[in-house]
Amino acid sequence: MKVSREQAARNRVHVVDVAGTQFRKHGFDGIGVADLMNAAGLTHGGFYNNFPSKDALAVEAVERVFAETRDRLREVAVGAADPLAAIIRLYISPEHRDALEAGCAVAALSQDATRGSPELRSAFEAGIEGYLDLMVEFGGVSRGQAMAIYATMLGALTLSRTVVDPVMSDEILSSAVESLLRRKE
Amino acid sequence: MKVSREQAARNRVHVVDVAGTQFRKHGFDGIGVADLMNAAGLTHGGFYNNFPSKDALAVEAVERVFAETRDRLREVAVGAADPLAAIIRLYISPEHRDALEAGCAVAALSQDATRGSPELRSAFEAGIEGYLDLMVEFGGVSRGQAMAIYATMLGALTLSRTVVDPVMSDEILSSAVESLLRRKE
DNA sequence: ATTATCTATAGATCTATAGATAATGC
DNA sequence: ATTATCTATAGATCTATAGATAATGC
Repeated sequence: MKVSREQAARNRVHVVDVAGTQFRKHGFDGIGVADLMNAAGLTHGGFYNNFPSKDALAVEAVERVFAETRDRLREVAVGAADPLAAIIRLYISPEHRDALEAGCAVAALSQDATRGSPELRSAFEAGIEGYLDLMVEFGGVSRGQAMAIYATMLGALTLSRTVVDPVMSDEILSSAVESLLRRKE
Repeated sequence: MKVSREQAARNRVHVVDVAGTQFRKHGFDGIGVADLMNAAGLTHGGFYNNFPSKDALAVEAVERVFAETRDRLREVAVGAADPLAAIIRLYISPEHRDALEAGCAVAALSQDATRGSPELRSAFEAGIEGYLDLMVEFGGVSRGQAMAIYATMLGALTLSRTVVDPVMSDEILSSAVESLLRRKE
């Protein structure tokens, strides 16, 4: 052993964390195992002692990213006078738009996940269910309403990241927030 | 010349059409130039006489797909008593969800386009502008309202394609349609 | 003669594996 | 002795190019 078992376990956790960031930044197909391991400070040969395949790593990375995002959304909801508005404003924000590699896994990777393995798609489905549960629990809306609201949040963030014009990008975000907050009255 | 100039021109058009379908189906990185040319009935060596790069083909393919989608949306809008509702129902439908390779370029490829070349992103921005113009012209809504409505349409379709459970997928679509049509009252 | 298309290949990737190395844990 | 990590590489891709081929258009 080049490192202790404890260090090896830490290394594994670190690889999953790095993968979560790199996959969001470059897409599932935009970063290779060798570059991922290199970014984690390890050589790529050691990868297959910890993960059966690149896809298995992708599933673990997505699950961890969802857990982190859910925690952050819950935090802002718990401390807010209007929890649903707080969630909407956090998600549909210039900061989230500009933090592709640290943001929501759905907004970064869901279109690729559509073409991915059943295991990967299941991880996304579970993550989306988690978002909906949170909105129902703290937002005081039905599951169907939560679906429509989250669809708007996801679409607005995706559009704002795709267009080149920064004015148009900001306009997409503010229009979506305004539409969602007004609809509650 | 193995073929006449007219046939060569038709071949070029055909390659762009095939690319539009194959890119939507497999993603920009999920299909190679050789396989694309093979799907078009040509060998991959001839590709670079017609296109300077794979990315240039992607830009042309996206532009053509947007033109086709915009035409179809205009058609249903022109013939409808409620043009905006007709656009919404056509876009947020199980048929559109199940036709990834023939559907909207934004729903199939925009998250990848975010990581793409400025030329590719500009093609998407122009296509999105076209959608918004159509909704403003036929739907009787402001540009900002069109942005929020299209965000919901895009998000709902993306989510419905990502989840595995068909019941949940249908529920996402129907919830989004219901939310958009009710909001007009 | 021109040129659209072809075959063949260069050079750079990619995922995954085989076997060597070396430090931990018994 | 066990095993986490390493080096090295197999085999399959990928984009792009070079040069041959062969039919059109002059």
